[in-house]
Amino acid sequence: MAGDKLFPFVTTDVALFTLDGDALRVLVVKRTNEPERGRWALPGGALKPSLDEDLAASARRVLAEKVRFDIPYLEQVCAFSGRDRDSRGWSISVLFYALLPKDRIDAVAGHKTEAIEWVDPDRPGRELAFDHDRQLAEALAQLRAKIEHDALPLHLLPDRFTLTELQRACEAITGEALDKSAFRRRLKLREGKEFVEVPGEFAEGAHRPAQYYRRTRGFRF
Amino acid sequence: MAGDKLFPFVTTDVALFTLDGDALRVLVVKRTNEPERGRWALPGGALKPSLDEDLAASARRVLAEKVRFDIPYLEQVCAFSGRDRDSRGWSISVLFYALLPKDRIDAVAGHKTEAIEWVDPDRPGRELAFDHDRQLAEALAQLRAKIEHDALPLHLLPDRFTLTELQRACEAITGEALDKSAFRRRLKLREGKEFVEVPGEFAEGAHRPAQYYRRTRGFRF
DNA sequence: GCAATAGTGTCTATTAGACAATATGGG
DNA sequence: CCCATATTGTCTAATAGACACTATTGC
Repeated sequence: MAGDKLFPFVTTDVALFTLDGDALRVLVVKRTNEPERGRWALPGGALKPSLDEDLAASARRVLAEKVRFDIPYLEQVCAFSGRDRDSRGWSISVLFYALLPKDRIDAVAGHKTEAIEWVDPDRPGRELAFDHDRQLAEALAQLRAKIEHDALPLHLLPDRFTLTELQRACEAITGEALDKSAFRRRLKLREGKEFVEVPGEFAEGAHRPAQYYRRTRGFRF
Repeated sequence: MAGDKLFPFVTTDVALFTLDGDALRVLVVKRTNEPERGRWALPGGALKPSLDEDLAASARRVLAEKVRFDIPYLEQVCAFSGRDRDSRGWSISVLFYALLPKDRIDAVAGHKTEAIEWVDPDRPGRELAFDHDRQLAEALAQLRAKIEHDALPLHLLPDRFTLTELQRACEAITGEALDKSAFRRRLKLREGKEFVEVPGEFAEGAHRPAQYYRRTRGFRF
């Protein structure tokens, strides 16, 4: 058995966030294997040292089983550990969060044998397996902390987006309404560095067309 | 051998910070065991699932071998991992940082067979073993990021301290000079919550005595 | 014109930085 | 009194929030 005496059992789990319309959502999957079979959990899986370059690669590999899209953004949150969090014995789970552009939400699907669901990260609506409720809370807290200070949720948006879409994305993450004018004022400072106008391209719609923007190459949070 | 196929080799490392006078310092130890014997490194050691409740407990146990003082503050930074970072094979190191009050700096000593040193975390002055240069940089970055927004370095100070000492500690961490007036103005908002005046107690000295303060019970960063 | 959304301008209360002024000890 | 440090006050420029205003489309 795995987590007996000398070595702990190591897994990676991923909180994959996206936007469903204007609402922030996180992916949960129904477990098809023991332990905790049939319960909902964050996607995750055992580290395979023979396959994985490092923990981040392990998380990407696990995620690739669910998502047909090369996840652009993956960030480590922290490690959870202990004797009791997994019935298989002393274990470590290294948690990551990842961001999926809203127009790629369909790239996520379960296998025939497993169910997936996008849920409100503040109220998953079900008790998650293992310590995944805590994990989710921690991932969400870090995502929010990050956006406060140095980040923009550009990775949740399509390749072309309007400033209003960007504002909605920020509001979805923080859960608070933002003032349009103040928001745009702040954006002016970052414009050119992390994203730029796409000259002459505008969103179609029933009302005044909105200027399109795009991420710049080499953009980082 | 350890990190072969199925299970990685797991260690914890600790960046232990303190103040030497007004300067921020971090503990490095000379390794007495293979691999990398004789090189300087952050203190660390192998996880022992039979002894350790979780990773934080493991870090505390490792640290207790060097420090005769119950470390009040220990925080996880992140995990480092991969096939090549440790010659023993596929490994994970979970990094923590800890804060030692400046008046307890003498509680740290090596065994007869090992040397210790307090070094400037910005310029350790020697190349550290494994990936500990990167680890140290990351720990320092997180310490600085934390102090920016929600933290005060109260854990680096003795039980009683003056506001000037607190300011010096903040400056030591950020590396930047702070304005006295603005600093105290900000402190007024936190006073009572995280620390309080000790009425009638003043620092002795050649000049005007300074009011002593102390941490409040149950204070958290 | 009207509704709806995009985008800009303005006013004000708050804040942060710079720096001056005052207070209090030891010699 | 002088010096060094503690502590407080003041001035000002920058900022953030609230909200009003203008612009542009489809109908």
